[in-house]
Amino acid sequence: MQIFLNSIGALNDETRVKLLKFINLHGKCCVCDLENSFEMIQSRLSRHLKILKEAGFLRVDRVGRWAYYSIRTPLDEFRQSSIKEIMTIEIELPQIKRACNND
Amino acid sequence: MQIFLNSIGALNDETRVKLLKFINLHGKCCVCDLENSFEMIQSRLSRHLKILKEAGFLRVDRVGRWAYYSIRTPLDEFRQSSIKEIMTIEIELPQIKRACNND
DNA sequence: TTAATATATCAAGATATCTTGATATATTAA
DNA sequence: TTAATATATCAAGATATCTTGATATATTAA
Repeated sequence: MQIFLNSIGALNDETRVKLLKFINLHGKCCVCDLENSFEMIQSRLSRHLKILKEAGFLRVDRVGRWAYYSIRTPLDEFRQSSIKEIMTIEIELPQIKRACNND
Repeated sequence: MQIFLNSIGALNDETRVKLLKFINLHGKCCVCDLENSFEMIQSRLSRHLKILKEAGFLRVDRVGRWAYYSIRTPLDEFRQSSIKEIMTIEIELPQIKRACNND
């Protein structure tokens, strides 16, 4: 039950839904890419990414001082269908701005 | 987006997840059935049922002074998969106590 | 070493959601 | 009509979640 509520809770926020869709669309992003694309303060971003990670939607790969977030695979059926649903919703996403000259 | 968040928000509560599973398991229930089964104060129940209804998971049929809540059909794919997921979760549900001598 | 950069964490105020108890409304039985 | 019953709604306090700004930590470049 707590695992389910944790996943649901992670989806229960507009910012996180946008982040999930954005990362699913563009693939691996580092925090500063997201910071620039969304024009969002870094502590806020970090918090939401952590929530999505701990809910099992995202993974992090650390390379040097960068943290790259991407969709975790494999995803169980429910998380998959959640992301599928999110991809079909009309959401205004920002243009991607790869900020760190690093990829 | 708001529709999605509304659905997600409705699922983001232990009481409502239990109610959904219970109603899906036992079919149509009136509020006093749920009140007795869950030993839950009526205003609280009423509130949660309303939230589930407005999020598209439940329907109400009024008969006399009773309100019968049941799973809405047809459900779109995401709501279906949510309920399917809920049915697989381990949740302690109360025994059903049909309270109103009415069915 | 020291400084700069990327990211994480924490405290505090703002906002949303939950629970309870009181009350309103609608329906039916007397 | 009046009373009883089933349900809905509302106000107020309790709790959870969000945002921001400040600070901590880790890594790399100088």
